[in-house]
Amino acid sequence: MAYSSFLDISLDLNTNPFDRNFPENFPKKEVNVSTSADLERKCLVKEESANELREELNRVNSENKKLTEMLATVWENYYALHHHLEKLQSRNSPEIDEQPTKKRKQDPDDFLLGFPVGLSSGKTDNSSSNEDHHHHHQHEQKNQLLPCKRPVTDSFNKAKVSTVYVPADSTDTSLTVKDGYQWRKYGQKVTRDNPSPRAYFRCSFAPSCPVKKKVQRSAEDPSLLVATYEGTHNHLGPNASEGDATSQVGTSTVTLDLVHGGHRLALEKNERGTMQDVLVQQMASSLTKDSKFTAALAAAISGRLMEQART
DNA sequence: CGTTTTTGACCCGCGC
DNA sequence: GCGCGGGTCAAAAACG
Repeated sequence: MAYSSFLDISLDLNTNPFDRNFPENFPKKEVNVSTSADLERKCLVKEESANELREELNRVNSENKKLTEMLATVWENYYALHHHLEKLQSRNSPEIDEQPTKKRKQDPDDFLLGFPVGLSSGKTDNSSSNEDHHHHHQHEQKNQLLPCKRPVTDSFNKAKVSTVYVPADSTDTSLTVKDGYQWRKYGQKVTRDNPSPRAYFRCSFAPSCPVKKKVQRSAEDPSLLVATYEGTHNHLGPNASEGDATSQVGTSTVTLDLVHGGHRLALEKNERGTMQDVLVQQMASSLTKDSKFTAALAAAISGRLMEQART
């Protein structure tokens, strides 16, 4: 998908355009002293253009502020929704009976950092593992029972297993789910109630990283891949060159690539912090998936650009 | 030549 | 105890 990029706009949401890069925004022209009238005219022109630039800067500044507010609102909504979802999940979880069954030996090092729930949110179009078909539920339940003893019904820690649904070309037989991490396949099995095989992956950082994942095409909807993650990465995610639904810790760059009608817009925001960071990433990727939002944003920005080009 | 994938064998828990 | 099924191992093959 090599879209040519006609436009590349970086929107700095940490709005303060006056403190950096500012001098470069003004055209620094070498002014040769000539006649005083000439000089006066040049000064006037310069002042005019400076005023124009200042106006534009103010416009961009207020636009940045608006976008920031918008982002904050979206964040709030997202957070509320996320919170609600967690509540619902924790309310449902006691129904999943907690048998102390353990099929196989446990992972030697049991990292209980809690898997970012939202891994699902970024990658999928319908990512709610709750409202799922019966068949799946049974299947997953069986799978999810194996690694966790599930001592209490809390929703945030010890949630080692998460499921991700990824839309995939039904002709594509490679059971790969791009999530930014690197995996090594260690097995493949044909399972009973699903015509397509299940692939088993370990994080390439194994054995130091205990994370495993299983990928299998959904039995009901062959256009969906079901990825089941077990455990938590104990290392930084790789720079997510092939996916952006990772849970990276620390400084990160969230890149929203909005491809719309040949216009490619990049929105970058640097942020520090872990939970915030993850949330921002999740939000970014969900927004990216939202065609309405991307279309609206692209239209708004390109409209603004056209308007500015005209003036 | 080192790394990854493939694939049949093996292991283990579970139900009968 | 036995068979079934899911998960893992590991030798061989494939790959870069």
